[in-house]
Amino acid sequence: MVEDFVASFGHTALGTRLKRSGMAMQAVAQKWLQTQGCELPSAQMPVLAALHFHGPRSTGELAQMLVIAQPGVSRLIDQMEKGGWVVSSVADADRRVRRIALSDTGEALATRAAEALWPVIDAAVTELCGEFEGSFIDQISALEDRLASGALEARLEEISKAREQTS
Amino acid sequence: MVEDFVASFGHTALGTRLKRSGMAMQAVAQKWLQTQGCELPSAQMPVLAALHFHGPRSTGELAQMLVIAQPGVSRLIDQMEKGGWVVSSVADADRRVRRIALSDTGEALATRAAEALWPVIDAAVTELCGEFEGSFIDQISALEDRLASGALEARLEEISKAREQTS
DNA sequence: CCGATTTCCATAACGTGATATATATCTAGT
DNA sequence: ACTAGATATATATCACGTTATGGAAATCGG
Repeated sequence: MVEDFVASFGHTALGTRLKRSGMAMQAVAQKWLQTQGCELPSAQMPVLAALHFHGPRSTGELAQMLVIAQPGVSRLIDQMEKGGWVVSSVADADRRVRRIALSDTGEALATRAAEALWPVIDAAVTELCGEFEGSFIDQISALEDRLASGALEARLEEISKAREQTS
Repeated sequence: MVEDFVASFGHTALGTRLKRSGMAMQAVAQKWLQTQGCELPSAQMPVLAALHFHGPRSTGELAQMLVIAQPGVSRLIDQMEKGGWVVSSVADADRRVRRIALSDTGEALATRAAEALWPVIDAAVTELCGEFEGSFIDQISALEDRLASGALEARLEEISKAREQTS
């Protein structure tokens, strides 16, 4: 029996593999955070960190910073507000915008995480990747840049056209 | 304004970044496939490929091959059967197992994809990653292995313990 | 041979990403 | 000042992964 067909499928399924590995890492990190008494759902962690390091932000700004779609941020903020981690208010200048800030509870958790939790995750993941040739992080960054610039679409188009002509 | 806070967060958010990049790649691939007249949802593509290259399989075998949970396979097969891409039947030897095979339509699509679509994606993604130092695919494979073996949990535990003692 | 256990699959509930559309508000042009 | 368009957010719905749970079928032990 083939143990992992997707992995045997060359570069074609690389997207699936990246997604899968990313989810696995998140799951492990979240489980460990729970053992450390951190009950925040993993999806809300980036919001906590962003607000901690950069101060209050609007929904749209958070969406841009976290590179997730705006409705997702909207839902996250609702959940976090119910959980008591953030408080939101209508902005003075523009009543369409919602200004989101950490609550005292949220700030306390973020401070603790920044001191004692995130550094541990960072160190563990660094070790996990550290022995690879080159810098794995740099490669991911490069991949992100290329994807964002539409390089994959362009290559698909090129290669597709080239093959049509030879056939 | 910070453009991508997650990417600035070092290794802590690597899982999020991998997941995000993987999803982006899948989205690009799927969009291109659609322009080529391939309407199969991207999630169903690995099933199609697995059945094409390895022949009929059971639900459980597919889950193992594709490294997704069994209920996910169950739902995928239902969708693909409704779409006419696969046919399923009760196995002769064991009436609990469901034997899933490609339909004629499914086999035709798979054959065409194997000849004209997947190779293009493979080439495009290879080019996208080709210039990196080392082999990106090998690094992903190594990461997958380490994750599967519980290496991340172990490192978190270690580092966490070490930090407790020094504090 | 019968009852307990194991195996395979389906269903349900949930988490978290996406898109599409509606609503509220602001801004600019006449 | 009024209206048209742009912008910020909320809501609804879908896609696709997970875990938990239960039923049907096979297998194992006395």
